Amino acid sequence: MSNPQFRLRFAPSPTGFLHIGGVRTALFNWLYAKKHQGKFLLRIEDTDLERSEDRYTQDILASMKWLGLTWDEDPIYQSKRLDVYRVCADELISKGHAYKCWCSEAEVEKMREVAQADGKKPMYDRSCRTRKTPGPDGAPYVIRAALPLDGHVEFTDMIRGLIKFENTDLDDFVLIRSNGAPTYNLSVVVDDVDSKMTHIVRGDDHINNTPKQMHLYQFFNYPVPKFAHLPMILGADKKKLSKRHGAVSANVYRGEGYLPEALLNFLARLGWSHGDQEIFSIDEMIQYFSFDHVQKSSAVFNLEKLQWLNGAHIRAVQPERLAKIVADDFGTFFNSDSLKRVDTAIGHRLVSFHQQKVKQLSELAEQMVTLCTPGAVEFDASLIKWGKEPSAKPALQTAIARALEQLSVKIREKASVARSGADSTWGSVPALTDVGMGHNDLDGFFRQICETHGVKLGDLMAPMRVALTGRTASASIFDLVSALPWDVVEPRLKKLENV
RNA sequence: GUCCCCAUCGUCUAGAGGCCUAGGACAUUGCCCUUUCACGGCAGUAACCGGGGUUCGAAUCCCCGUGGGGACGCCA
Repeated sequence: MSNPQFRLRFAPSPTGFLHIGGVRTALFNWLYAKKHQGKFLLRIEDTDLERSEDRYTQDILASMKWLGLTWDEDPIYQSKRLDVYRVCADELISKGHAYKCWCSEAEVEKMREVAQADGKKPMYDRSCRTRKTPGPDGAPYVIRAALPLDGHVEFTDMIRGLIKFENTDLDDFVLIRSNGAPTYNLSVVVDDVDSKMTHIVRGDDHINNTPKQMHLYQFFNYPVPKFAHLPMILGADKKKLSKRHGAVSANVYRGEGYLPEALLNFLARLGWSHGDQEIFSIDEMIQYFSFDHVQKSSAVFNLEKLQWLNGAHIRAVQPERLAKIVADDFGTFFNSDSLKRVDTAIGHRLVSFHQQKVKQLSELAEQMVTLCTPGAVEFDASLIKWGKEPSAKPALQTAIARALEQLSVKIREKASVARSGADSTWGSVPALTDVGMGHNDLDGFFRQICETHGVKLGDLMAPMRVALTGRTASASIFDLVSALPWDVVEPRLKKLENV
């Protein structure tokens, strides 16, 4: 059973990709609805036929799904309800709350200039409101709201408290355009009334629309919903977030390897707080969310904090899930053979080693590519540093050769042992871990090797890392050497003997 | 121009009159851990926009400045 006292919605217009600011608006609506066992609806505001595009609608739906911001009833498309708005406008006319206006756009523009020159807000002068005779047959007209000429409207914003407007500062705004289409202020109210909204949570750029819409609610005899106006999200230059600031569409963050819960956590903390807590699960956000702790002032989007948070969330996720995300979202990084190896028992182990250190899943995917790709790894020989002294190289090479020999023996001795979690994608050769050599065993083994050959462990590991992973930073060498099948490890390390 | 909103470290924030010598987090600096990079641990630098009130007492309440943002469309 849902609570009918809490019905909220997210109402984007499909004139661009779903961006970060929209996601946060959606999130706060969603959290509040969930917290109170209410409903969260999605409404596509596509009344502007010129600028609305279906690909943007698809992007919004896909992004919302990826983020897990699920909606409860079928999405409402305003473009399918054009006749409803028209009927509502006619109803307002019959009740005396609206009127037809035949003034041209040029005339209205003049009126605005006159008003502004007079030290007032640019407004329509209401000349058609008192007009006795209708305009000429077939002449284009708009329908305007007939707002009160004195008094004031006020509402208590759930975030900002009392906000008050003088009716004399309000324009008789257009409800229906000359082409018959409704304007935003009409369609939102009609839809919010029809879908029985109780709370309106939106960006604070809508504060100025609120008094107009309140009059409309009253004209329709609908109890005015409660409002919460969220502060804006700013770029590093403290200007409204836009394309100039880099990635703003939610989908881009998926492509860069951010976890949906990390993005949501970050966005929630951008303007909302719960004491000193920084890391929240989705359930915790729902449990703790309240408008009492939403900030009034705008917030600067801080990518570094998002990255830190993403790393923290990555560390908390089951490797199996990360492997699936890597395979699904970063499949193009891999060839067909390597891709199959990602979501396997060995793949999961490799993921678990790396998830402790990466901040983005794209980094994880890159590491996985070299580890999962059968055969030799290409590396730049200049990356290899054979210790500090040039003379150390032969000793290190010898040490590695001896180590490989001894480990090969271990593998051969137990060649009959089936590799645990055997999966054909990795072949049938066991890994050291399958023959009882885990991280700690290899640690001891290599320390012994170093002692025997008079070399340093660090000097020994560095070349091995490059040969095995193609890079100078990776997970623990002991982990990788023990988890990867020996036919992957041995040839890669053997190359060091001839470098 | 008119209306509306906002104001604590570089950034996100805690703070509901005394618990504030203003706390936490990211970033940054130093140290420790260590097979690299990370992770983790410890320590450091760093803020109440200004001026008036109210009060025994103000980051917290009020007023005025100043600064930022938003809105003023037949866009949403």
